[in-house]
Amino acid sequence: MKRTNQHIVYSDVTEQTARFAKALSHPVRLAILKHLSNQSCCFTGDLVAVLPMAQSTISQHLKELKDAGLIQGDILPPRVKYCIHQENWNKAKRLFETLFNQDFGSISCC
Amino acid sequence: MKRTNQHIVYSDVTEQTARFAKALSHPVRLAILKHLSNQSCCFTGDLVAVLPMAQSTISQHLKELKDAGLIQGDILPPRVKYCIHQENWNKAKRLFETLFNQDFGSISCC
DNA sequence: AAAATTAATCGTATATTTGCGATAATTATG
DNA sequence: CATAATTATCGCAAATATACGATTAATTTT
Repeated sequence: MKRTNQHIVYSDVTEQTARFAKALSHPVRLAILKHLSNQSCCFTGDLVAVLPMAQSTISQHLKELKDAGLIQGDILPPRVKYCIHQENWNKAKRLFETLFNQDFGSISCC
Repeated sequence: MKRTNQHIVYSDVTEQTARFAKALSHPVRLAILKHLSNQSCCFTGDLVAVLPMAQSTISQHLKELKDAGLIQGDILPPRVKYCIHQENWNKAKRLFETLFNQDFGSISCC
């Protein structure tokens, strides 16, 4: 990518917000969260039945949501039950509230 | 990408939320919005002076924010003044409020 | 009209994301 | 112990994203 060699440092808030935003930036992952909201919890297989994607693909999206900290998996062999990670979900909620409560000035200048 | 040949259709809300999330998923773009909040408005050059990235790179990030609808550019030759797109910003705010107000059940099942 | 200023766009290189099938891993069932 | 069920992971291919320098475009200044 021909990056600048020194890694740029951003504030923790900025990094975390970007990280959560990235996890939420794919329609399938939003659909997974929606399903998780309807069902409270679900197995990987439930999602595979509902979403028109390969099992491995859905597994990968679940991994990304998990890596971002938004969901957690409970191993109940041979299945895995997923649900929201309440604490981190609330953290994300607060970060986006902060983001959107930024004041851009009531008088638009454009 | 060896995609599934039929394009999957998601709800407008899901598509829009994902689109906004993607625009917000890069630290530099969040930094641009922050600067825009501090200054109300700014020229491309102001950002180039503040952020440790090439002019072309910043221009590209501005384009992405603009394509997502989050900012708007006002041409004042030879410069361009950017500021938030209030209407779409509020729309994004509402979408994320909806997203985070999803109820995942008070009784955690994991 | 020539030079300077400012920002967008082009071309290119590299990294990351997305998606799939195949395979492996784990545990329950027969 | 073999088989079935379920999910994660691997390996690959293709699409996107990211970053940069060079160039172009538009307008002002000299």
